[in-house]
Amino acid sequence: MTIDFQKQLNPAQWQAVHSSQGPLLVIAGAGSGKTRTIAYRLAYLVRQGVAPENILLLTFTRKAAQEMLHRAARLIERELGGVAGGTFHSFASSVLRRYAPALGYPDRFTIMDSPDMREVLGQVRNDLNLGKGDKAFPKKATILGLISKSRNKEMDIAQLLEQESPHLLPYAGDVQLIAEAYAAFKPRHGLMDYDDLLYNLERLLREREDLAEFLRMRHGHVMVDEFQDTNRVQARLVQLLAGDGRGMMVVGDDAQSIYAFRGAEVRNILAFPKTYPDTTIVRLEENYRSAQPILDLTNALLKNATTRFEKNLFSRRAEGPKPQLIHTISDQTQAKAVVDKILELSRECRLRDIAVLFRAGFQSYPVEMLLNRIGLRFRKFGGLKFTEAAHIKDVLAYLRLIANPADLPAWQRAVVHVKGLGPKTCTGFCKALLEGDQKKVAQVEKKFPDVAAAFALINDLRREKPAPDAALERILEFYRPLFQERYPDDYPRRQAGLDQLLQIAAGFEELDAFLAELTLESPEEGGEVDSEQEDYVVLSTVHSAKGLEWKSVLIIDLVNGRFPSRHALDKADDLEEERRLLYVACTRARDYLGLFVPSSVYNRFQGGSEPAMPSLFVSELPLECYEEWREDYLGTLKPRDAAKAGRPTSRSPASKTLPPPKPSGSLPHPLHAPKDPKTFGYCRHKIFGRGKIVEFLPPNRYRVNFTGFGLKTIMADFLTMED
DNA sequence: CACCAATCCGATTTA
DNA sequence: CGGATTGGTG
Repeated sequence: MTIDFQKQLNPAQWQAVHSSQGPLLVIAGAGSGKTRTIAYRLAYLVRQGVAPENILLLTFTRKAAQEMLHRAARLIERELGGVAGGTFHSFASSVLRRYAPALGYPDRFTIMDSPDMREVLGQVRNDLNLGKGDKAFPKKATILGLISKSRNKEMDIAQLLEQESPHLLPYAGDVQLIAEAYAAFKPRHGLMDYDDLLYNLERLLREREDLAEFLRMRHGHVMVDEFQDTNRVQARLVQLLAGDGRGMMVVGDDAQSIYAFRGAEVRNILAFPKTYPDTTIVRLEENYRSAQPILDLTNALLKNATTRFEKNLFSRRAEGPKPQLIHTISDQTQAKAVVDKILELSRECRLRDIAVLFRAGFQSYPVEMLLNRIGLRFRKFGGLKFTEAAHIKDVLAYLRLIANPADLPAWQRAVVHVKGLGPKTCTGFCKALLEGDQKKVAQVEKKFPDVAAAFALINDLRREKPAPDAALERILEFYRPLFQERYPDDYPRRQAGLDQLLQIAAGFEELDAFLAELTLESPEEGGEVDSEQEDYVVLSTVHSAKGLEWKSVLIIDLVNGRFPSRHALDKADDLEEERRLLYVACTRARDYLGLFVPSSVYNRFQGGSEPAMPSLFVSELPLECYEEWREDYLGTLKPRDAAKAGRPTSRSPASKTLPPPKPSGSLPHPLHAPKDPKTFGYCRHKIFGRGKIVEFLPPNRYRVNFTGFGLKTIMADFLTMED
């Protein structure tokens, strides 16, 4: 049997599968058969007599874990239900559920999603009376982002602001106060946010050595996928769970690190051999996915990275078509070109072999509209979440209150439809409940009979402890009249969502597990019903496309400000992450890669449309990497030279403002801080072009006035001197 | 004071 | 399409 395994794998993969002496680090390049290797290792371990219960498989999404387990099960013709698998967060949630009181929490806790977190943050900000009437005061989402990032990077708020958003420095004190109040609020109300799951698990494992030891015994084999995207606390958790590292395997690819924005540390993977000196390193570099021309392009993309990766993927696959670079006049005509391309490609394959990828959720709207118009089915990943739809949140709020009556955001949700009752009264009610102030509770109940009814139902259900689906049925009964009143025109459509929710609930025995699962791994709208037969084009953000692959991949909006995102334009590290993001996007393609560059994009200022420059990542690519097409003013695509001959390209704003061709790679002269302001001269920026330096901002930033872009503050290592 | 409706602005990426 | 903010009403 062992022989079979070896035969079906290449030597590196085989080593990754059977090596079991000590810590194992697998550097798995894009498309190098990583999923397959992990699946084989799972199968191999079980064949060697390891009990599935002894394996812990930590992945980035539940789907990834399931895929690996499914493949492994097929290999050895045996179910692997006993393997503990899932995301760090879901694993943490399942351990913490049993030990919440040890952490100073009520015996049950609720996991908040982003809207809940916003709600709570708004609450504490109001309590502190901060930010009222100050337009520049950071928004809730911004503050939450800062809190999370400061925790994940384990850095002061002030320090973080100094490094990343100096313009918010004046608010450092206020943000710090809010962060503290927010942190104190959560345990009081039995709430955890995503970060709490990780930090509380770490705290628990450190405080309860017996539990840590138990988990180490139980999970003798710890496997971690996408290790390059773990942050510091995750790395420490792995360390706590894996002990001396025997039986541990971590898998990742430094070139595919795309979660620095939430505190991921590539260092975790780079320094792994130092942390565990007896590490065996295996490199999977042979690519089984993409045709060579696609790899040529992705290799070129990485060649221009400032921190070089030792990556040179090679493919055994036969030659395929060159990637296409397609210039369109606007993002509107881009949508048309994309749909035309989908139709052309779909003559040869199923729709689900085709994916359209983009940087941010909203960028696919024009394509979605066109697809709807011509009646082509599609499915969008990484956009709005199923559980974030208003009606779903409504009913979930009641369920949450059964588990945790102190859940303030759930109360807010449950009573918004009660006339005359707003957030203030609700907060008061919740507080009264929490403090056991019966008088106040009765008072509110008397004034608002609807609240009394809801509360009675919740109390009944808490006493009766029905299964999740039964509880949901009761709640739906109660909710139905409100529901039909609230969504008079489209409640049939929303009903389908509620039915789907019931279906999911039926798969759970415990309410807490059901709720945790929904917040941690929200299902896709439409459900998984007969998804095998259904055919649809996939639309996805690049982040959500991680780990997946398609025969054909179309990437849209490859212009500066969109991809790379405008938020990354003046931060060197962020820009590098955008580059890796594009690398991830391109390496999803097996046979065909289409890169779409609109010459203008919609922008609500500037009266609709705004000229756009091709993404610097694309401009840097050697010409021989791709085949270039350009849309003419009649809307037809022509090979580039023909288009040029037909009409002068000067009409295209893109070609006019492009920075002059420059050898790719490192910047010629690093800019040094001039001692005398008078020596300020001109400089050049990769994206904004030439500009006049007007001010030096110690320690390492400049104010620069760029033609056409105005004043910008830029990091010094991002500029080159001009004579 | 607390709630509600209208309005305007503005859009990363995720567990 | 959402949210935050604002001004009007009970």
